[in-house]
Amino acid sequence: MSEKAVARPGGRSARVQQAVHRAVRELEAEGGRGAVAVPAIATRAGVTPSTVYRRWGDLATLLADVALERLRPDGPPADRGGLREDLEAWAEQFVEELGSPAGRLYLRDAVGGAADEGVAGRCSDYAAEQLRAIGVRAAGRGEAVPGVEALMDAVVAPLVYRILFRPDGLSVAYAQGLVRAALTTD
Amino acid sequence: MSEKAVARPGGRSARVQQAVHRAVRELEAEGGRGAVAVPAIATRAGVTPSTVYRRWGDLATLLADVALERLRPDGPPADRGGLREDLEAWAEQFVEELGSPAGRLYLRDAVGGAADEGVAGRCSDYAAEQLRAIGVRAAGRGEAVPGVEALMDAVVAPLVYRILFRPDGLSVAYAQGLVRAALTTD
DNA sequence: CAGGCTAACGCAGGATATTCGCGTTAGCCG
DNA sequence: CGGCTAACGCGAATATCCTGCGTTAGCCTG
Repeated sequence: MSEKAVARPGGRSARVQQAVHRAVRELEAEGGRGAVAVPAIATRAGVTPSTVYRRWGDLATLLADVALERLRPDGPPADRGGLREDLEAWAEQFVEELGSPAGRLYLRDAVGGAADEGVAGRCSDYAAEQLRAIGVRAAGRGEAVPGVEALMDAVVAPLVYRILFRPDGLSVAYAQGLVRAALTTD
Repeated sequence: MSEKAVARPGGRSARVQQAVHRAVRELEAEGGRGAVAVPAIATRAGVTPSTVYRRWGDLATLLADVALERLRPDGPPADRGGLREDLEAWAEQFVEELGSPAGRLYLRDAVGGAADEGVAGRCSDYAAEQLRAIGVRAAGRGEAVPGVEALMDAVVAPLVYRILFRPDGLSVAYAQGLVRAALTTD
C-alpha cells in the first residue's frame, strides 16, 4: 500500500527509503532529469539497484513517490484574517511552488506514477485538506464559505490545468482572479 | 485525419510514422501498456529500433505523439441547436472519451511527453478550438456567449483535473452541471 | 536478554532496452 | 537522368531492468 506507513518505521526500511528519496532529489538538482536513473540513484543511496526495483517497481513509481513528498503541505495554511485573503495567499503560494518548471515536473511525476495510481489522488487530497482548513477557520469567524468541491473546481482545477497544459497563461494575478470569481459566484 | 507535417509528406518518412503509430495502437490494444516497448513496436512496424529512437527520442515522446493523434477532434462539434445543448453534448462526449481508463492513459501520455513539451499545449488547443467553434455558432444565432478562456476554466479544467487526479468523481451529470454553472454565472 | 521468525536486502547472472558509428537507400530537385 | 540529403538499416557496445537464491537486520515471544 502506502510507502508512507512502512512495516518497521525505525528500521532499515525507513533508512533505505530516506536515502533513496534523498538521492533522487540530489541527482535531479545536480544533473536534471537526465541524471535520474535507477542505477545512479542506488549507488548514491548506498544500496543495490535490485532493492529499488523491488520496493518501487520502476522509476516512474519512485518519482511519483518522491513528488508526493514534495507536494505535501508543510503545515496548516497561512491565516491572514479573512476567507478571501487566506484563499488568495494559498493560491499564490500554489502558483509559485508549482508554476515553476521544477514544480511542473513534480506534478507530472505525480500523475505519471503507473503502478501506484493513488499518488495523484493523495496529491489532490492535500489540496482539498488545505482548502477545508481555510473554510473551517472562516466559518468559525462567521463567514459564509463555499464548499470544498466548488473551490476545487473553481480554483485548483484551473491552476493545475494551466500548469500542466498551458504553462504560459499562469500568474499570481490570474490565481487571485480565480479566487475572487469563486467567492462572488456563490 | 490530416497527418503531421513532415519534411517529405508523401515519402518514406510518412510511411514509417504511420506504421509506427499503428504498431503502438495495436500493441496497446492487444497486450496493454506492458506490451508497448520500442523493440516490439519497431518489429511490428517493420523498422529497426534505432529508427524509432532517432525519430522520437524515447518511448514517452512517441506515446505523447500517438496520444495527440487520438485526442485530435474528428470534426466540428455537434450542432444541437443551442449553446447550452452544444456545450452539454461536447462535455458529454469529452467525459465518455477521456473518462475511461484508456482515455485517461492518453491524457497522461500527452502530459508525460518529456522532450516534446508542446504536445500538451496542442492538446489544449484542440479543446479551445472546439469551444470557439461552438461559441461562434451560438453568436451567429444571436446568443450571448462566454469567452473561450472562461469555458476552459469552468468546464475543461475541472473535467481534466478529475480525470487525472480523481477518476472516481466523474460523470456525465457532473459535466453537465459544470456547463450550466458556466452559463449562469456569466 | 536469548533465540526464532520474517521482511527486506545484497549479489550475481541473464534478459531486455538504449545508444552510436557507418554504410546504404529513397525520393526530391535541378 | 544524375546528384544530393535526410532518413533508414545493420551491428556492436553500453546501459538498464529483472529474477533467483542465500544472507541479514530487527521485531517478537518467552
